[in-house]
Amino acid sequence: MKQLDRRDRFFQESLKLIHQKGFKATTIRDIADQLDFDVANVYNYIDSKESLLVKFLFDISAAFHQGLDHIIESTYSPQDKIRAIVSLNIRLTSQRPYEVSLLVNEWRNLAPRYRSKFIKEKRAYENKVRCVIEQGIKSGEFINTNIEITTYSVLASVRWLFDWYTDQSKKMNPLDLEKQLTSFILNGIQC
Amino acid sequence: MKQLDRRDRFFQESLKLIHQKGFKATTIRDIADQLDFDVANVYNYIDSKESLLVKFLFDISAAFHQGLDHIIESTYSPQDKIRAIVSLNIRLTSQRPYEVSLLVNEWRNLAPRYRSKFIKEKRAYENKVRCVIEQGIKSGEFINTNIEITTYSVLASVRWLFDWYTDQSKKMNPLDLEKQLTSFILNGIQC
DNA sequence: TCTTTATATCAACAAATGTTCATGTAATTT
DNA sequence: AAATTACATGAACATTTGTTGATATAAAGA
Repeated sequence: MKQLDRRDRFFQESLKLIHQKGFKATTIRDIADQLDFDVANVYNYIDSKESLLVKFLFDISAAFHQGLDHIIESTYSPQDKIRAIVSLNIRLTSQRPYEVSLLVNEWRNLAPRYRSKFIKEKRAYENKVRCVIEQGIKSGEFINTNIEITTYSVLASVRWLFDWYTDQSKKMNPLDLEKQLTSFILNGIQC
Repeated sequence: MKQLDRRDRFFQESLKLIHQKGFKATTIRDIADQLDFDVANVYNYIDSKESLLVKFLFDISAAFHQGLDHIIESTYSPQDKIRAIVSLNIRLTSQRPYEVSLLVNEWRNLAPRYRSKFIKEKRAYENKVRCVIEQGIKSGEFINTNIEITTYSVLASVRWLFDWYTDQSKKMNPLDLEKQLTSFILNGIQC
């Protein structure tokens, strides 16, 4: 029991450190210091520094894919799918803000092998969102504009959330947040 | 004359390398190799590795501030100011895509001294944009919602542009791009 | 032409960094 | 109680990395 606590704490603190300092700038010694134990002990929890990043990134990436797949397979209208995508992003980001932060900022630091794998997952995610938008255009719900720009815009509209949730000072009812973000994406800021 | 070519080439290639590999992952030896000269020669152009990042970041940051200040001091309506902000972002990002990439991705790698200075500039920029949105709400042009969320959303809507412009495969008429992005921010994707 | 400036090289250093080995102790499981 | 697993430590390693000093050549300006 206490072991699991130790283990959990190790990954939690490592994650927070990597979020704060960046993956490259976080050394094994930083992690050991933070947990107040010896450098070598770190390697009782992980095989290598990179495996830490790999674990965090592909875990959270899978969570996003899983959530998005449920939405896509649903019978929701494109409009409601967008709503659901916003909701998914808010939920995952509020629950696991530091991992989402790595997802946005640290994937560039993966070694080539994992990096290309990650980029494929990233592209796949973007393509799934693109499909939702295409559906909406075909059904006449969404404006008929350049799909790529629209996809980038929609994705960007939720990508900053980790900034909101890793900054303690900002709290807000998740449902209100969802309502406003969805409103922004669907209707913009103009009256 | 040839000296200036050399110098320009040094900064250009350094910038591209830092964009590609990230600042921490780019070593002085990487830069020297890329330019096909000795490691020590790098220090004929710069004082330290960090000064490279500092130069790039604060230069491009100043360009954004200068552009934004002109917009704010103008007599444009809030709506047209948003238009102009989109236009500014497209212009600067298309002209200096790699520097904008660093602006988004690499400022975290500044040493504390410069990092806090940079964050102040970043916050100042965000506040200026927030003011434009507040004006729009007061004048009744923009929806009366949570200003912070709206500001983040608007900023996010143009932040991905560097991704578009550092990927050669994507070309588009800047005026069309501006029109569509402005349309997204003002009216969203819904019909 | 002479002097200064820009560009280039070689060698070397001190510090930082990821990782391993051998070994020990505490906790869990059987 | 014994055996296995989890957690911990100290010392050491081979590389990598930013930086410097001494020095040489080519170009530009006086």
